[in-house]
Amino acid sequence: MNNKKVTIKDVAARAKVSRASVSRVLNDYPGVKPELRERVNQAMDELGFAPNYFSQALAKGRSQSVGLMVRSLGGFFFGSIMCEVEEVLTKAGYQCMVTSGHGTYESERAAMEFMVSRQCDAIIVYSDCLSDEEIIKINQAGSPVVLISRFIQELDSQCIRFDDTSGAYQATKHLIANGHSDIATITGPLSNQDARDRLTGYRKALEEFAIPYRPELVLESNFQVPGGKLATEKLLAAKHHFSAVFYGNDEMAIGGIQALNHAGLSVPEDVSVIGFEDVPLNEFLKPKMSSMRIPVASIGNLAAKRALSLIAQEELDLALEVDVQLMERESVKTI
Amino acid sequence: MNNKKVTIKDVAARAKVSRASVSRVLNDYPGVKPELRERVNQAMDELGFAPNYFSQALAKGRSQSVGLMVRSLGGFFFGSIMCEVEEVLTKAGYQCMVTSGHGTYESERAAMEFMVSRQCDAIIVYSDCLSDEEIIKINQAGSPVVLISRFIQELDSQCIRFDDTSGAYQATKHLIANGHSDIATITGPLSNQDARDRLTGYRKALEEFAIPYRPELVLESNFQVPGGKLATEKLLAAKHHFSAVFYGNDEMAIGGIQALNHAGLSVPEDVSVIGFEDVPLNEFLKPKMSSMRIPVASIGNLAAKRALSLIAQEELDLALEVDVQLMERESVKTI
DNA sequence: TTGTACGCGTTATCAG
DNA sequence: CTGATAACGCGTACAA
Repeated sequence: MNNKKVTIKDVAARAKVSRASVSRVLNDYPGVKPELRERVNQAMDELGFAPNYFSQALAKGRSQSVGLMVRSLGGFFFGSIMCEVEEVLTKAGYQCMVTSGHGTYESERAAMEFMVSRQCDAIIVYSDCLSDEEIIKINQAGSPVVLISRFIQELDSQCIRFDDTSGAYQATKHLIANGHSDIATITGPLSNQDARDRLTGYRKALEEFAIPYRPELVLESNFQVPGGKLATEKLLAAKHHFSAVFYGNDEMAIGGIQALNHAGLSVPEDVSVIGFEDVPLNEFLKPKMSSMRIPVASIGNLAAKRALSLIAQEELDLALEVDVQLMERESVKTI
Repeated sequence: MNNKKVTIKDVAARAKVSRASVSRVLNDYPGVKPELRERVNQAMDELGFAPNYFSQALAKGRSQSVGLMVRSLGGFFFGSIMCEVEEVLTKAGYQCMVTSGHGTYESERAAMEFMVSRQCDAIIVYSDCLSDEEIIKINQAGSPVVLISRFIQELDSQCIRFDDTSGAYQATKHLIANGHSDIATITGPLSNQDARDRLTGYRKALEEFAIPYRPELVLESNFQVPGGKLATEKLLAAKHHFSAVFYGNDEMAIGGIQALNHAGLSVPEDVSVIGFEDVPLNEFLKPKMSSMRIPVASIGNLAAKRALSLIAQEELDLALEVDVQLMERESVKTI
């Protein structure tokens, strides 16, 4: 194949100007004679010229791209965030490079190194494992970082927050308000910050209403449907009484409901269930599942906007905290 | 911040060798004296040197990364593919750069240009809108392309295929085998190839069993839950009789079931439903939904492996076609 | 307004 | 086995 990459030099020759001039029209510099500009443009078209990205990046030290690290490339939560981030970024002329941290330290570290090495003009991060220091260091090293669902004092204005703890607290309180006191909870992997926070919120609510915390009613799972099912089966097998369960996310709740049904228990008649995150599907389940809504789209939107403002080095006057909200539906019964 | 990026030059000075030698140990070239190698490595460590990615890419014309274009960053189908592709790629020392084609021509074109400009060593593509010619051209221009769910004769060995048409045919046939003949279908956007193929399969089955094709029983929707609901409501409003509906994917089927229920119809007693793709959730719905399973993980796996083999320029002796499989559950009733 | 010449950080070629 | 030095393709002070 005729793989003679056409370069700025070829264009210059064709248009009978210097390479510098070509570069100028390429980056539309102010003072260039229209006539010359026209000639160069024409030459570009005729030769089918496209600037070499690496050369550009190397020469000016910016990549016109922002990185996005999520925990997983699959699933509703991160899927929604990716969609939103990608949309506003592309609209702004930036490209979005997505990587997965897999929730492990090595992976997160590698992903960050990757994005830094590509000189992402900014990096949006959902990190479970990286230390504050590491993140701060990266931020200072030239790639401004936007944190999702994590707060670091020094990076105050670069953190998009929503309160897992408070959300879990509200969820549990909702259960309590409906007369429940034997409340179980299935958490995500406690190595994840969000899972821990949600557990904390659960405990806080219990505490506030003077309900003793019973470790036998809390099981750790993995934020996924089959995991939720398994954990619920274990819970059932243990034969401790409970009238409600708060699931660390909706996926697990869905699995849990199935396990409950299998055991001949129906929701919400026999046991009440509340989830977390509020996947769109909740509306379509039977019974419709109550959950805490995390405004994922807003989060993605804010994160991307903040990244952009960081690049432009302008202040952004936006509230960086979003609220989680109780969505009452049919899976919680008053007793 | 002390942003003096340390370069190969600094390392060379520190180790008292030439830049060329540093480069050699960096790319572990065969003939380098261990003693010198050691000295350079030490200098690198002391200086905290990390090679500049753009320089490397510029100099050697390869980027050590492969691109992946999907239709959407969200949703189960593409989420699973992304996960799988990313996993095998990272394991092989490649980085994966994900972009979204949004199912529109402009977007797909831009995404491809992006990946080409980054000199992806290979590109994995799920494309709805690009023409065969465009794809072939990109493939020849130096970035080998792997197609997912699309067949182009000239790129025969680079197409990971599964048969949408045959899958839809099987699904419809399954309905027919269960005694149904008034079968509606809700399709995805017919601008998408897969949606069209699934419709074709539906028609083929009808034809085979001499059931007349009734346009009033086919509605176009958008592959999403609310869309499926809406379309089903329209179908209901039209008052044509049907005893079963084949949904172009599970998401729409889930929305559809809700609409059915709202209208006082229960599944499968009053109307049978079958979906497509087989999201893991199907197991957990009530009733458990029958569907055609597309082995998404295998697809991602194959695509990535093929991309790798293309880069290495070695033949890959793998079957590039995967089967979709009927998962019979509870949403189809024999009448 | 336009051209010259050098720098960006690496790799590749070719002597030595 | 190692060291100069020329690419790689583009941006940009500086000069004209």
